[in-house]
Amino acid sequence: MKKYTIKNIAEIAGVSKGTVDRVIHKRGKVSAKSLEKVNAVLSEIDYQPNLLARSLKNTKQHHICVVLPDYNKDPFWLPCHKGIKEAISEFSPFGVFIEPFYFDPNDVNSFIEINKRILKLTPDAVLLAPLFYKETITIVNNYALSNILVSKFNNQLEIENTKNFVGQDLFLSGRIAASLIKMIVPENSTIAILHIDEDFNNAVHMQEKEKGFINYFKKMKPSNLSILTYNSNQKELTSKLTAIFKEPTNVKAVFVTTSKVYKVAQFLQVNNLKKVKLIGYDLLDENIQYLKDNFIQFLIHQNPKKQVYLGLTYLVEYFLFDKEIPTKSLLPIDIITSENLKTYVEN
Amino acid sequence: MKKYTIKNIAEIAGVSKGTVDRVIHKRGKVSAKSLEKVNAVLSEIDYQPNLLARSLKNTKQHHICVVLPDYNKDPFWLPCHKGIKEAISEFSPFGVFIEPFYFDPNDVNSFIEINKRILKLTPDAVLLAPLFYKETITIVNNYALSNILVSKFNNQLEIENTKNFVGQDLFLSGRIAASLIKMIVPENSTIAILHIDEDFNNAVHMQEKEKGFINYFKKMKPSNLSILTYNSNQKELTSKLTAIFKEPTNVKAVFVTTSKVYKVAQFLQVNNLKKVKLIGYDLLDENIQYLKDNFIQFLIHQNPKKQVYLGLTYLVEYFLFDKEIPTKSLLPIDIITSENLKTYVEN
DNA sequence: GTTAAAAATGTGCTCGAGCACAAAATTTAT
DNA sequence: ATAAATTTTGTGCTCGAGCACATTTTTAAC
Repeated sequence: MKKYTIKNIAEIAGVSKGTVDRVIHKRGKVSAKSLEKVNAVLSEIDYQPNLLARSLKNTKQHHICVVLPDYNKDPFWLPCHKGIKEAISEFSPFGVFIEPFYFDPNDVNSFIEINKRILKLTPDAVLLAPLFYKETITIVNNYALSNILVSKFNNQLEIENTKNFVGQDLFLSGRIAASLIKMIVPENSTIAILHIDEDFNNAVHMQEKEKGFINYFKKMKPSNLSILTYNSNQKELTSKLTAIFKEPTNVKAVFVTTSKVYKVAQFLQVNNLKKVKLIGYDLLDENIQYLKDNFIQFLIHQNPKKQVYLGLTYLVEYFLFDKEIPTKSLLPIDIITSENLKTYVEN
Repeated sequence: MKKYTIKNIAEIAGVSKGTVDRVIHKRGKVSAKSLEKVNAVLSEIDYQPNLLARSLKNTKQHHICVVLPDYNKDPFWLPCHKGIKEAISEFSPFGVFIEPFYFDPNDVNSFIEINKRILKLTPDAVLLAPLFYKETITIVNNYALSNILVSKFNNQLEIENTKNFVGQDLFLSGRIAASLIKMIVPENSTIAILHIDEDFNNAVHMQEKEKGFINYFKKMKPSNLSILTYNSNQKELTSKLTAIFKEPTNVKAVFVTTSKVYKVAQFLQVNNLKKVKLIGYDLLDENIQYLKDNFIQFLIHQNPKKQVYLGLTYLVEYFLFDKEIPTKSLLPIDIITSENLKTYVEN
């Protein structure tokens, strides 16, 4: 499997490498005779340009900005921070400069401000977690005007002028939660869906999951399970939970639509409700502990770290090697139990 | 975040790029004065050599051979074939030539023969699925003598002179199977472990899984479940299964230690044993169908495709960019149900 | 102080693709 | 037929690291 270079091809075809180059890139200015000679050689061999040489030539620094919530405000984003750090050390030897920007998830203005700042930096691309729908539209359009590429991760908002999305199918993830609960809960049970919304940005997220969850049971023929939906903010959570479990409805399982599931686990522990099954999202340290202690049965892994890392990889390979960026890239929805947990957590 | 080149550093330090090069690579032949000047600059800035330029220089073709069982003999290996094809088109533009070799898993000699052939080709590295322990030792030593790098995947045999291993923790995977069965089976049930061994090569594999499975229940305090272990080859499987389910032991769940779980699923379907829970390995087409039809509750995903692909990636990045190869790389053990299945299967 | 040997330093080429510009060949106009 | 315009073809430089070899400087020897 010999590797051919442009020079090789030029020699075989009996022309100069400039001509070969023009044929390959369809730049024209080639006589019919030369065109034929070169094409004859090209059809014989399988020419693949050396990508190292190609991108060495176009050796300008590429600048990519990542916009995501501050992990001090919401620990869900901590793995992303790690993923970004890994991407930085991975790609900087290739002349790619990745710069993270953190905004306050409770403050739309910080999101707007940071994007304004980035716009002035005119990077080559921006990868963002679009928490705020309306604001993102304006911002993305501004980026487009400046010819800045935009990719999204985590939140799948349908926004024009964006190149791709990396995340998960939330509806399906709700269905998966439902199917798991179905497996471990006795018949005729009552199941609670619980939205713990801190900042109301996740509203769309949580709704999709709820829809999927309910859809699963609807599609089943005679469902003898009843489902109740509750909303609570973090402050009144304890009283809300107390109310839920005092009701005669006899709730046997709770599906928490966010990573805040550990708060419910804590309540179960304090109130010694060991028989209640619990399922929620993400491998936060707190969640992991309750999973190990069996207060949580399943965690659904949204893999935020892989989301950013993959999003960045797409952009880098696009800039360096002209690879196509997929418009949508849905990650596997991993089911985590206390047993397979350690195969997903670093070290 | 400016990118510095050797030339930049040379200018700042007031020496030539040759001297900077000698300092960086500790090639000596540098005066104390120059050394100091260059080191002063290097400690100020964060120099990262441009990996594209570096590997362009060392632009020899790298040759990697992959040795694995023929997927016509055992469909388990089909995804590996796909992974190899992907790796080929991914890495060939970087001057890496990946060549697959398939042996007959039922024929030790074909394994030996193919490795002999490869030895004569003197590739730079070999990635192999070491099905046969004794034979692999000899072969690996021969490769070592010829300075050929050896990596393994799928089968974790402790063999000297090999660079790394990509696969899964089989003991843990057995435990995971056990924990899942525990969740969905009534108390006081009997559970069967079933080894369907076709060619006896997987013996170590299957034993590790059984150990893990049993270990899980041992570690639990008063286990009121009984576990029975059965062996069967494929021919006598039907009669064996008939015997198992005729026994008064009342088997409520079966753990199949290989990808042959669909054979048991088929038996359950034919004999209308819908209540028996079934768990096994791998996303073969047959298994997928029975998973969807609810004759299989869980499949554990060994991700053979990712195993080869990752193994190849390590080798390629080692050759091209001098990256270190991890000695052991254990992949996540994915739990697959009929619901999250589609997020793991292509398209 | 002169010469030889040794050490230090600098220069210039390579890798392959890509592209600007120079050179050569062909066509058109007169 | 000759000059000019146009098309085609070829040459040579760039990117950054790495290394062989040439050149310069320093040290040692007498």
